[in-house]
Amino acid sequence: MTTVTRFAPSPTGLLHLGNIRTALINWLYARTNNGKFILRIDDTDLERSKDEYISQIKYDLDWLGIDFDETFNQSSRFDRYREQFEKLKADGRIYPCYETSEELERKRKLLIAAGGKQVYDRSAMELTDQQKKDYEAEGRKPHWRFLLKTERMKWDDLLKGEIDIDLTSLSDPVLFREDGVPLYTFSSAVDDIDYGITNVIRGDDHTSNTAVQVEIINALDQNKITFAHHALLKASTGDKLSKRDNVISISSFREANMEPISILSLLATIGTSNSIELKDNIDQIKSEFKLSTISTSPGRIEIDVLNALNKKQVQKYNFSEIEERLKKIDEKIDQKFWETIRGNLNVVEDIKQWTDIVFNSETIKPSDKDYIKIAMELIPDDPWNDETWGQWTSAIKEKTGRKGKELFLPLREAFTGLNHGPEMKLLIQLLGREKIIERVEL
RNA sequence: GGUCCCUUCGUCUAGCGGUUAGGAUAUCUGGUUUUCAUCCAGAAGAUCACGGGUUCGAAUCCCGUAGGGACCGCCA
Repeated sequence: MTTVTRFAPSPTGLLHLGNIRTALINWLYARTNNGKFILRIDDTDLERSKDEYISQIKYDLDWLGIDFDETFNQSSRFDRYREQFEKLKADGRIYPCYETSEELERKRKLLIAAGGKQVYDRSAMELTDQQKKDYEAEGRKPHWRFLLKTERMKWDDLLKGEIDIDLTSLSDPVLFREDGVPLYTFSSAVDDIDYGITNVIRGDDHTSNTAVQVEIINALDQNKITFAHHALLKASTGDKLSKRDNVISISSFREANMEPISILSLLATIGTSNSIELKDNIDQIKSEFKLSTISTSPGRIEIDVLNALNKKQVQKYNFSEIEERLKKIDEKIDQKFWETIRGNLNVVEDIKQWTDIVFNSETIKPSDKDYIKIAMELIPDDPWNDETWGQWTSAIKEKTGRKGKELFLPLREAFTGLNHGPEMKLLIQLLGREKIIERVEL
C-alpha cells in the first residue's frame, strides 16, 4: 500500500512555524516512504476562509520547497459530505439537535458552575417527533450530532505509543451545522477515507479529536489510518503559538529576508533528538529524516537559534549561488565585494549597509582629527593589494607610536563610520585610495 | 471540573534497572584574524520537577504531589 499523507491547513490565517513543521513532517514521511503528499485546504468554514490565505499557504510551501502531488479544497466536496451524511443518518448514527448556540453556551456555563462534566447531555435524543415538528414550525433548523458509542478508543500512535481515550468525557461532535455546512471533524474523516490517507501526522492538539474521528471513520468504513501525534511547539516565552502571532509567520520570516533553509533546518532539529545545525538543503533533511526522533514533549522556538542558522547560511553562500540576488540589491556588488563582506552579515540583504558605505559619497569628520591627518599623509600610492594595509599601518605606527586598538579603530571609524566590520586589509581595497581621500573630511 | 499528554545542562535532546548522566546549540577561556565574525583548542554548565515506594542498585519501574500543555466549540 502506498503511503499517503496530507497537510490540511484552514485558510483562516497565515502559516506559522508550528503549522509548517507539521507540513514538513508529513511531507518528509511521504517522500521517505515513496509515497504521496496531498495538500488539502480545509475551507468548509466559508466565512472565515479567505482566498488570500490559500495563495499565501501555497506560496509559503513553495518557497520552502515543500511540494505536493495533489491539492483540493474541501469546499468543492460538499456534495460528497452530504452523501456520507445521508449514510450516517440512514444508519442512525447522527441525531438532530435544535439548541441554539446561545442555549448551548448557557448549558455549558451551567455545567462548569456545577463542576461536572462539560459534555453535551444528549437531551436532543429525548425529543419527540412532535417537539421536533414544533421546532421546525418555529423556523428552527437542526444541526446534527454524531452519537459516540465507544467508551474507550484505543490506538497505537506512531509517536506517542498506546493511546487510550475515554470517549465519554467528550461531547457528541456536531457534524453538520444548522446551515448544512459540514464541520471539520466530519469532512476530514470523509476525505481521509476517500483519498486513501494512510498516515495522519498532526499536532498533539488533535489527540482526543482522533478518538472521535476514528469512530466516525469506522461508522463510514473501516479505519485503516495510522495516526501519529507530535508535541506542539511553544513560543520562546513558553506560551502557545498563535495563528495571529505574526512574528512567527512564515511570511514574516520571508520579509525579514530569512533563508528558507534556515527555517527548514530549525524545524528539522527543534523538538527532535537531531543535532542543531544548518542543513545543506531539503534533500539532506529528507535523507536524515526519522519519525522516531520527534519528541513527545513540547519544545520551544528560540529565534536566536534561527538567526544563528541563517547567519551560517549567509556566510556559506558562494558568490555564484546568489549573484543574481546581489545584483538586484546593487549592480556593483562583485565577487570580491561579497567575499569581503559576507562574514559580517546576518541576512543577505544587510549587505545594503555596506554598499552604502563603500559606494556612497558622504564624508566623515573624524573625531581624532590630528591622528587621521597623519594617517592620510602616509596613504600609500596605487595600486593597492593585500599588503597595502599592513604597510600603511606600520608607517602610521612608526610615526605616531600608537599600537593595537588605538592604532586601528580610529582608522576604521574614519573610513567607514563604524567600529566593526570586515577585515580592513580587504575593506580598504573595496573602498580604494580615491574614495578614502574623499571620505575623510579634515 | 473531566479526559489525554509532558517534565534530564540556558535551549533542543540521548538514556529503556548498574554510565564519570552522552551529544548538539548557546555561554566562557585560550589561539588565529592587529577589531568584530569565521576557524581551531579547551572549560564550565543537570541535586534527572518534588515526595514516597519496589530493588542489592532508579533519570529509568510503581504511586502520589506540583508545574506546564492539549482537548471537552454549530472553529480547524
